[in-house]
Amino acid sequence: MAYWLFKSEPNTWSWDDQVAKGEAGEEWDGVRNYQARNHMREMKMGDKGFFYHSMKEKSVVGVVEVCAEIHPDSTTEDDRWECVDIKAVGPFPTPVSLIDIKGDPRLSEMVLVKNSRLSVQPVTEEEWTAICQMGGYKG
DNA sequence: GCCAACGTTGGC
DNA sequence: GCCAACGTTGGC
Repeated sequence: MAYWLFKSEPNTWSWDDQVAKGEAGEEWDGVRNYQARNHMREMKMGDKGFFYHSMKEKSVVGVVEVCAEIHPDSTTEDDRWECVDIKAVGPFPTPVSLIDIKGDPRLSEMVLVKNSRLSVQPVTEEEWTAICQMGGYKG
């Protein structure tokens, strides 16, 4: 199983919005970046991801799961853009902030640190374990 | 609110 | 196919 990170600006689409969709999940639409789209093409049912709030919060706030693999993005006619569906799995007891991540040597190579603008990112198993631990999240 | 970094677009 | 110009993102 692979691990990912989904970044969202909470005024646009927040963790609470995601939770409200429940088991049905929701399209991760609106991605207009090839790198991010290519990561979504790699995703398989059941892959896990972090849900990250950018801008004011800058924290990992919860865990999501891929519940539909790559398909056309319903928000555009342009067939270059595709997306997956994700559903909320559970919140982090303690959100893990970007400052915490930057302060941990285990996470110094994270894409979030190296390329903060990429909206869908791969996460290594080591990074996954470290951040879950920091957030008090027991998968 | 500013601005650096990045990706995309379009003229040549 | 190159690269300058532009728009957007997101940390600070």
